[in-house]
Amino acid sequence: MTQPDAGGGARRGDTRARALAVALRMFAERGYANTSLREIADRLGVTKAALYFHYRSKDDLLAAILREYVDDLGDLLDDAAHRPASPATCEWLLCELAQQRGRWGSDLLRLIRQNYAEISRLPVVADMRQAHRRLLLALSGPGADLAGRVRAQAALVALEGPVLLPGDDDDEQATRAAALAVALEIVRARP
Amino acid sequence: MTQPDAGGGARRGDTRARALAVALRMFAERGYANTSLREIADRLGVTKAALYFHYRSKDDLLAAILREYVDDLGDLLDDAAHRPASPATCEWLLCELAQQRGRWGSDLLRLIRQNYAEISRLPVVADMRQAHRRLLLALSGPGADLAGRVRAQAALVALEGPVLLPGDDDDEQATRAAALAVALEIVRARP
DNA sequence: GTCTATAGTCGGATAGAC
DNA sequence: GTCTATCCGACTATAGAC
Repeated sequence: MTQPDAGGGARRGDTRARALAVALRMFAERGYANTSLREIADRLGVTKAALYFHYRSKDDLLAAILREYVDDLGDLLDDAAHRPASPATCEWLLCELAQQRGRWGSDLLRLIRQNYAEISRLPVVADMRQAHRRLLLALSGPGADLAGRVRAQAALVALEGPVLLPGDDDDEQATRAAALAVALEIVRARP
Repeated sequence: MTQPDAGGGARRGDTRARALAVALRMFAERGYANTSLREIADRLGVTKAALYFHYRSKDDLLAAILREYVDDLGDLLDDAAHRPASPATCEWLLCELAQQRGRWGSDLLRLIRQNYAEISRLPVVADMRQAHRRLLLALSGPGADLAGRVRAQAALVALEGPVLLPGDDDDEQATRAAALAVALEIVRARP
């Protein structure tokens, strides 16, 4: 479990990409501030100095992870913008979002939630906030009132809530499906 | 803003209690790992060593904050246990919870969310998890299936979601009320 | 209860060889 | 691209005077 090259096959030459995956997991599990670059390097099977060749600083490593996230989410939002602003598009967006988050896994969401104090000091946080605003706008519609915006926000957190606080022994796929069903319910109940 | 005795009146003799309030705010705003005891002591107008007289360690200070939370939540859950297990009780519990969280303020919820990696290493986390299980059980009913448990979880996060991610310029009272309305909707939609 | 002073540790980051 | 070696700062926690 603590051996170098955990879970992978290829070595050498892909340190930069592997570092992203390892850091994502460790930041999510142990927290950004509690994860030292030495620990990440150890799990990668390299030294700290090698890490610094690929990333200018620890913050830079975290920012690179978040860049991938905002870019992926941005693509989805662009797709949504090309569709008519309708309840159907809203529901389609929720479904796509659920799928995308299934692909990302829970680590990324936990990373964001549990390290927001550190993230909020990075420049990339501006893009994250904008993506979040676009998401809420697409879910609640253009001229939504407070109740509508709260409803959209509730649908969003309902989607990720069960994933972040895993209910012990439940099947993850089934849990995600149930969460999506509740999220759809919330936006459908909109007057 | 950085002066000693911020926001208070009395000094000397209430350092222990004031430390709790100051630490809560700073841990929530800057993160547990990024807040040093020197900074907390500075804002209190005392030295680090004085803090160590009242609390054995930094972890002990964090644990003391969380103890207050779990005790308060436990009292509410005890009240709920004395009522019949019915939809009405479930809705009553949600309303009480919303009120209680209004009293606590958003700092405590943000503290828990943003520092869960550190909290999960504390002994008090066992009580927090148990309180959470009791809460979900009270909201979803005794023999609830997966969909029911996910629905209860969604109602919970819907209640706190808008508070944690403040929507810029909205009135906080109105936002809380709207969140409670959505949470009630979610549990009412239960078949 | 609060202070000064310090021990002891660890982390991020850099220099320069290979 | 990766290494060894090292610097420097910041932190928790303690000792002991007042």
